[in-house]
Amino acid sequence: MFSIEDTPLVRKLGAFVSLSEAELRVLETLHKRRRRFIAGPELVHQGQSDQAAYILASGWACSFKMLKDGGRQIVDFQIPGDFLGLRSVLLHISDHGIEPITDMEVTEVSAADLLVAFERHPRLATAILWAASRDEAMVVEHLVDIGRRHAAERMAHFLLELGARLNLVGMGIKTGYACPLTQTHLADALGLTAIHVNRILRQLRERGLVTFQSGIVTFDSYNEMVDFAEFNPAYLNQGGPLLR
Amino acid sequence: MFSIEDTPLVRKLGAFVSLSEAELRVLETLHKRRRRFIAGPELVHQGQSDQAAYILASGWACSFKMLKDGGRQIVDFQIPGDFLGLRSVLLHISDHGIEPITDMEVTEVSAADLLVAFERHPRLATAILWAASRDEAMVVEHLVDIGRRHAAERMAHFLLELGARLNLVGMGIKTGYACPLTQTHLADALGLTAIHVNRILRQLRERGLVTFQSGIVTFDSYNEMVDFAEFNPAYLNQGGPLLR
DNA sequence: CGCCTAGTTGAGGTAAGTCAATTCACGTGG
DNA sequence: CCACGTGAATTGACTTACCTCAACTAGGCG
Repeated sequence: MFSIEDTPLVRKLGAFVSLSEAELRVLETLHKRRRRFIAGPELVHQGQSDQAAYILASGWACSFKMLKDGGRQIVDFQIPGDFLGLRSVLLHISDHGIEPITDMEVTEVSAADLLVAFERHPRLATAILWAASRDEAMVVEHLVDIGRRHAAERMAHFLLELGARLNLVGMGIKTGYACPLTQTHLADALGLTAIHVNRILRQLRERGLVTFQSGIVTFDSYNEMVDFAEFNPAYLNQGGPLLR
Repeated sequence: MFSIEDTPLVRKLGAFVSLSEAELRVLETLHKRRRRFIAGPELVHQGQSDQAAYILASGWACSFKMLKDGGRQIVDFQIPGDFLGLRSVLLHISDHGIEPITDMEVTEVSAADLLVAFERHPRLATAILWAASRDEAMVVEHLVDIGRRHAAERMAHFLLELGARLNLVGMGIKTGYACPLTQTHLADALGLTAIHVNRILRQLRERGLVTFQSGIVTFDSYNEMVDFAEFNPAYLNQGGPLLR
């Protein structure tokens, strides 16, 4: 497969559909503005609907929901190549917030452009549908994590999934990866408290499974981890393009 | 909006996109076979990939994931008009099981036909993308439920969401609805044990919020329920078609 | 009648939460 | 250079929401 450009979006959609020259050119025009955000303050506020989605070019982000009592549930983390706020744009509701975890760079994709592109190039719609389905599969796996796994398995599964995703975009190796998340991020994602996250991480480290210290995740015993967490990455990567 | 037929699929997609005559005709041809399943034994086994998705015409089903230790996480429930196994078909993986909760009737939609329809009628792809996004929004809300709400709020939120969904397809009224789920179903969906579900239901009943007995859910105090569960149905229904 | 499944209730255990104190890393300004 | 402040990580003591085990009831159906 050859590509006239190698943007995160092209790489992502190319995994699902073999893109033609014409389709690649359309994708090129979709990348309107390039924007930067600094870590920390939230980018999109809950309830505020937005007319554009983003594709993450560099950095990490997370999308979350807040509750009245101050609790926060992180729905998922975005790494380079992932969509930000696609669902919000499609459904015209932004019912979640987005936080840049690190400084990050995004390219903006307007909702209107996307819909026009769909009309002219149906395969792009199919590709996006696939990408959205993969995202949903991750949320589903996340749901199983929180609903039916104990804290340690939950953490192990989460760290493995993140590693596998980073691998797919060339940001990790089998033995570990750099990870800018705080224990509070982990807690809000896994439905735990930061304190308990700390204890669980120590437990996993002492068991010789995985070490997460000073921003580095190291798999001390990858195979045992996979076994312990019942991790099956089938939902993350399908071999080649599903549509030729 | 007029329709040459009023199937669950047409009703569902019509909520997102105003369908043309030509598009309606294509949808008609998509409904291949009509099949029936009886309650109980599971329909699609975990790991077994299938070449067709279904649209539920009547009855209830649920999709779930099993864990090695025998635990089960129900991901969502399907009521008439909902897709069954769409994600599996798109991603060519069936990583979850499906259980008919009641006897049910479905219409089959083959993966190949769907992809062809997308090529010829891009708006259909857009419509399905929207429907899939709505499903994802429900899973996200489910995630928040399990991750950050206590058992009672979780249950209240779940019963309200289900009520709102049934309302949309004309199967419930504001004061309650018929519900064939067992306490075990509720437990597996909400990440609890059946025993605890029982206690929580009693608690909600004694607080005068909601009564779930012998297959009937009755909202004893709808507004207080909504407040108690922080229920906001914005993600379920968007006013009219998003694409004209 | 007897069996089976779903629901109900009690007693006691445990995973995870809460509250509180301490340490550590890192910037920033005096 | 050092004092200081701030946010993250760490650890301990105690509480609690939910689980486990176990017994019992109620309804449906051959």
